[in-house]
Amino acid sequence: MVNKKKSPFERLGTGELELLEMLWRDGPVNLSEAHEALGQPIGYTTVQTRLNRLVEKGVVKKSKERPAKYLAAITREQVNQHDLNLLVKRVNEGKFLPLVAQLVSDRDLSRGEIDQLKALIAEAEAKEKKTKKAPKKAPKKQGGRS
Amino acid sequence: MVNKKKSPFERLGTGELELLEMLWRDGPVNLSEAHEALGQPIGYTTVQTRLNRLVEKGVVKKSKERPAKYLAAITREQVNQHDLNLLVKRVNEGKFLPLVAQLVSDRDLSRGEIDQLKALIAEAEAKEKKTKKAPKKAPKKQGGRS
DNA sequence: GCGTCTTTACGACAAGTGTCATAAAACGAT
DNA sequence: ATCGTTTTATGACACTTGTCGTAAAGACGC
Repeated sequence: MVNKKKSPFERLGTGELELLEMLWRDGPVNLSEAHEALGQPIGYTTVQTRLNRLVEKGVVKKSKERPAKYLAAITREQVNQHDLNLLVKRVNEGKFLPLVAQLVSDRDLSRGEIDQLKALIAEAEAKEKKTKKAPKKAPKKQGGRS
Repeated sequence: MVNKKKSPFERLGTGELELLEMLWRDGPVNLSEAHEALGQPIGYTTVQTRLNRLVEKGVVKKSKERPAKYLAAITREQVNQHDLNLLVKRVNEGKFLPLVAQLVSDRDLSRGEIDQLKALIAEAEAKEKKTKKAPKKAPKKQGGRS
């Protein structure tokens, strides 16, 4: 493998994400609740095994109480940020514009979304102005824009 | 497995993406070229096996010529779009704003990037206006913000 | 045709993941 | 304490993926 276990979560598969999703959504749950929450076409012990393996992996915590409760040990934000960055890295040498472009061209934005987007840009713009010659620790690559 | 996929790519792992990356980058290549291109301390037949499995999966094509050439059967864009949509779906009930927010807040945008972003928004805005059904007389503005 | 180098085809093995069945443990009611 | 239910612990099996080793097939120089 090219991948060495470096970060706590590395790259979770869709199945694992499915469980994490459930935990984020339904908070700390015991096994039967988890089983319920996942809908039915899946065995009880299957959920048990998968959840336990996630615990071994460190992305899920299991309490010591009697009916043990499982809860996510990592946040949705961490995972999203992780995956997002991987994606950005993959796309165009780290350029994220193409990614955003695809994102917006791929769906019809509503008035509200457009407004929020504008707000986002305005914010970034403000920061850019302020940062224009401030010392940043992350040395940017020259060669500029995408 | 949860995946009863019959679709072309479904969800490629990092290792598979690594090969695809190579194919996209170095065009149609034969096995030895592929092995070269991957540089890494990886066995020749390992590349062979992995590539062939990708062929069986349908994401890579193999020509019939003598030294067979391998070439990607799916585009980088398709994969990106696929992954991106999965990500969006996962994030916030399919809302993509939070995702973009994270994206922009996560890095310092350059002047150029901000401008391009604005262009993107303007485009989306134009589309939104055009797509609007306008059931009654053209409303200057529809109510307040959201 | 022969020997040699390259290209392919196959088969193997380990780790990771999804799916369960069984069985042992702990609990609660009687 | 005993029975029935719930919770846990284990062990299994199949499939995927990364990693190779062997060896048959082709191609090439002489």
